[in-house]
Amino acid sequence: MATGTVPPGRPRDEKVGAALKSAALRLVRERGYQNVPVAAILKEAGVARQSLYNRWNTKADLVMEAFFEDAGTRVAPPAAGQGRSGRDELERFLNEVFDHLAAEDGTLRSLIAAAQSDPEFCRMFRERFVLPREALAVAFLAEAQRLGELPAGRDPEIMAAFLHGAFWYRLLSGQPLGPELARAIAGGIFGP
Amino acid sequence: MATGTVPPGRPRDEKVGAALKSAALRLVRERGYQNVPVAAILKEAGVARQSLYNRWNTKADLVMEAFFEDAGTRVAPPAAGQGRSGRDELERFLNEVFDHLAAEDGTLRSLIAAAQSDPEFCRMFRERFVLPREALAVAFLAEAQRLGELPAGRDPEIMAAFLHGAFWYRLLSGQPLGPELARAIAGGIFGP
DNA sequence: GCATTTAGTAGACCATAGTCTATTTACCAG
DNA sequence: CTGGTAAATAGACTATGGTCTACTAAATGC
Repeated sequence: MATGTVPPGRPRDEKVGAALKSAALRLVRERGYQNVPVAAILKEAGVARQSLYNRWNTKADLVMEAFFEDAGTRVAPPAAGQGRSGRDELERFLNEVFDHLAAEDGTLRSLIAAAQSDPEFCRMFRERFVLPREALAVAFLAEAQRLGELPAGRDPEIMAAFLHGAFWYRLLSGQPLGPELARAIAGGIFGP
Repeated sequence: MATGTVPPGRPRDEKVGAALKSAALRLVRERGYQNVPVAAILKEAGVARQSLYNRWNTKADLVMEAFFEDAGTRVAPPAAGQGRSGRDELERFLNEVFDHLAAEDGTLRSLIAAAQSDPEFCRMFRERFVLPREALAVAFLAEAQRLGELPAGRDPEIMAAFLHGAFWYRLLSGQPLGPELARAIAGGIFGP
């Protein structure tokens, strides 16, 4: 199997990549994506420039990996039929997501921006961030439909796009994400 | 009135700004936002660097103004109660918008990206692009509601956010905008 | 030990957005 | 005509993302 094969040459030092990710994450959280030059990450990680570009193509690539690796599962996904109504469950979920995004303060916006000028980055962003979250939402909506909380005629896929789109739209056009929006979205999906 | 007062000093040459906007628009359409250095715009316009930064703060500012000034009214806004059903009218409108965006090939994406790192630009983008379009959609949905095509309980504001959000979301996560999406969105808003 | 291969380091280098300085030009008030 | 003010031009300068080159270090196979 592939695990037995060892590539020739000096092996990568795992600590180098780890130091880069951790430095990037810390600095970006402290100062914001735009205010962290690559040089600062390198200095903080104590690593040479080339070591970054051996592993990632751009600063945005590095930050995305650091960000998503860390983000792991900070927010409990919505689950239908757990005592709460689907509507309330969706509202809870959105409020948690909004809190999380507020704490990241612009990191996600920066990454979405970076994705607009780099197709490969955009693809990765979609695979690692967009699609998993969309799948969760679709599953939740389909389950709510099965439980009769949502009219059967609705298309869960497009409802999921409405859901995510509505808050991306607010986020990217510089509007605050707050409880009112969570309530409005939940109401718009499940009916008032 | 204020029109009588003339500011001191040499007056701005209207041709300079016009040349910049027209050069920016043409080059960005030809080559894409990322592939047009500021120097190229300056050379094409036959104008000095400072003349650009006298008028706009960034390249994105200039391109946005050129873009929106030109975009004017390329797409007929949706109008309820004109023979077509609200659903069909919305689908038509979305298809026109998507065609227009396809022709611009990434300009809007670039501008949204630029807005993420510049609050002032973001504000202007919101005022000059987002809000007018949102207002049109809200008016259309409210009218459809008045005509009984849309249940009275729905909130036109959040429906408009769903509508725009859904295609921003697709656009920014690198998915194609096509007739299927227009149909799905129209179906999601008006019911299948 | 020696050759080969790839990782890591150091630092020069390039392209580009945006700032700053010096000089000239166009308009107004007196 | 002169002085003041701001626009236009030319071009140096800075900051930064990303590339390239030269050298050193750590692994493998002989």
